[in-house]
Amino acid sequence: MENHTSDLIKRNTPDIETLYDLSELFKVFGDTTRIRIIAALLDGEMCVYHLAEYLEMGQSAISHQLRILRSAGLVRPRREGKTIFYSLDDEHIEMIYNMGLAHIRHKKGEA
Amino acid sequence: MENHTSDLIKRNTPDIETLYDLSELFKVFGDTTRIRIIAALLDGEMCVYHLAEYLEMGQSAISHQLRILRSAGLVRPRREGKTIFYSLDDEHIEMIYNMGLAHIRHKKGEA
DNA sequence: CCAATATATGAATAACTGTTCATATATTGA
DNA sequence: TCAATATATGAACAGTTATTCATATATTGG
Repeated sequence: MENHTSDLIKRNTPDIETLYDLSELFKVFGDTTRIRIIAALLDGEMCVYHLAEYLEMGQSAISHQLRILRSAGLVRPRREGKTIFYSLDDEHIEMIYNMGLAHIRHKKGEA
Repeated sequence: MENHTSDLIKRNTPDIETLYDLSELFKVFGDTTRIRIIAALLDGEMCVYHLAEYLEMGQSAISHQLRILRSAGLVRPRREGKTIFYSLDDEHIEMIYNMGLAHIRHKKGEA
């Protein structure tokens, strides 16, 4: 037992730090509330109050999750008077989301 | 405050149960050990012992994480004598992985 | 400036998660 | 069948996380 892999093709595996960042990114997607927020924002920007209403959750819970999404750079706030509208930060997010969705639909299809 | 979103385009948002499944999927990607296992398996199948050695972690910890990956359908075992080789289950996994990687590299690039 | 509204934040708590340790199961060779 | 090897599993523990509650901050209209 000397080789870890077939030694034919060697991909350059990201360093451990990058993989850590990657897991941190997916962690943000890995929560029901946050993924529901992301799904809601795919339709366009929404304010905190309406997100809370739409998801039938407390305003505080939504704010806390928005902060996590904001820190991760997935979501961006826009202030308009007292109201703050949140929107998705870039198109990558939708692609990751759709990729995940495709996977579970694929799995469900073959089950 | 009556409308949650601009009412121009309406995407059909997945039901809450699907979004739950989606978050569960991303949760599996959202752990350093598991993403490192996935990254390792992108190069081809590997046995538990070598994964543990490669990641410099205990065999038990790897086995536990492999069980989670297996339950999620991301990884598939193949027995060969005493040894069990694991490999990625399908190509979707690599796509999700690459999408995430592209995102953090994009973010790092603009930072 | 004051009251009302919208959002953010800190502390507390309950639930969950990942690792370790010990042990069980499974396979092979002798 | 027995010892050795490879992997899996259960319990326990420490660390993390999401929600709730109370309260703070920020903005606007009067």
